[in-house]
Amino acid sequence: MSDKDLRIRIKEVAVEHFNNNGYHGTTIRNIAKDVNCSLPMIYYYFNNKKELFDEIIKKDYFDLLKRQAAHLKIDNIIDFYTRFIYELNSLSSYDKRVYRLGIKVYLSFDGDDELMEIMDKWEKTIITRHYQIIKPHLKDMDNDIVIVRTLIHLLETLIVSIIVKSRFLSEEEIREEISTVLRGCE
Amino acid sequence: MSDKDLRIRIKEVAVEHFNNNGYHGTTIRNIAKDVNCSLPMIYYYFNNKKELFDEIIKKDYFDLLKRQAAHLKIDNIIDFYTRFIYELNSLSSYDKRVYRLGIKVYLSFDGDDELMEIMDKWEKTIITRHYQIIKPHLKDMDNDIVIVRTLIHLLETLIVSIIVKSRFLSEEEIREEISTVLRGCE
DNA sequence: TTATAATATTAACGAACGTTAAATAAAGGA
DNA sequence: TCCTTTATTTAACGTTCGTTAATATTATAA
Repeated sequence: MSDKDLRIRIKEVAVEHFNNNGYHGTTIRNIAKDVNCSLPMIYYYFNNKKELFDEIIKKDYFDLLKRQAAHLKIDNIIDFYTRFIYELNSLSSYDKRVYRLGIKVYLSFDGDDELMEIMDKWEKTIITRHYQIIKPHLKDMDNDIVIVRTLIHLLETLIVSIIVKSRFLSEEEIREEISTVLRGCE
Repeated sequence: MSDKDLRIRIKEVAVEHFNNNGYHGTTIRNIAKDVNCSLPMIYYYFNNKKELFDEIIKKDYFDLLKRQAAHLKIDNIIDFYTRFIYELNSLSSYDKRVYRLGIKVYLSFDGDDELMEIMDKWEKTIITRHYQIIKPHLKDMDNDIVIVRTLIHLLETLIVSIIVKSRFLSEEEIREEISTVLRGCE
């Protein structure tokens, strides 16, 4: 019917609906209407509503996180985190929606227990990974653990600002806030 | 039927269901079942599902925010914010659920446009109020605006940790992180 | 060209939803 | 006591939901 693969278009519309109306507020009929296909076509490509939701989180969301974490090189630590956050601004609108939906599940505002458990596991790897990134760049302070924890907390809010609240953050204001926490470090 | 006012018990159960399952995932029947009353009793005390949801946000949530903001005295600025966050730990479970639901609406993960607009207005008063609290305690630094913004961002994440993720944060770790951002200030 | 597989649609199923009408029970003042 | 108000229930309404059966169309390969 269209040039774009129907399966992909279904997911694009689905992630928008799940974001705007939540899992229970999203109906297969409304997705089909916006995709401009008949209702059973959703069931042709996805077994049921839940598997459609799960594929977006389990596949697309975690793929996005891995992609995002992989492609950055570390030289200056402030530059590193500034770019890490700043580049969220220029994610595709599909990726932003997937990210937003993932955060929603992460905060257990949507999804089920199984998905939340997966999120918890990932969160733990994030913390240790960031710790290994930051630690060598800190002068041996006695409170380095606190600085790392504070930075991670700041990063979380910046991510929420861009992804969840759809705000644009300039490279400068990101750098300023990260520098405030890392003040005194290399 | 019970010693506690039925209307209050309905709201207690409702806020739990709205939190766990979202607005659309919550059903009047399930609320009635957990309250142990018949279904139409919900409609005896509340006009409809939406007004039940709205009362929790418009009344209980904003009452909670005002209560929380009003009762603290400012002496030392780090003490002030440490207590401000730490006392979230000891909110009643009902207040915590109301707070969580409010954050859900604030992040536009639930609720409707009208409620989000109310949230946006409140957010703006929060920022200027915090600015006035902090500013006199800052030595005249050229980057005081950045520090205030960074602190507010940190506070947001701490609130989310306690209220949304249901984590307990000790007074010490709260103070450490706030001090990290306010490092160098009185 | 024709058989087979992939893609799509129409129509309908039972279940669950929000909501309400009508009737009953309990409470409180006259 | 009786009457009026408040509190509560049973039963049902119309609608929408997720899902599927049955059928049609289109593409593909022999």
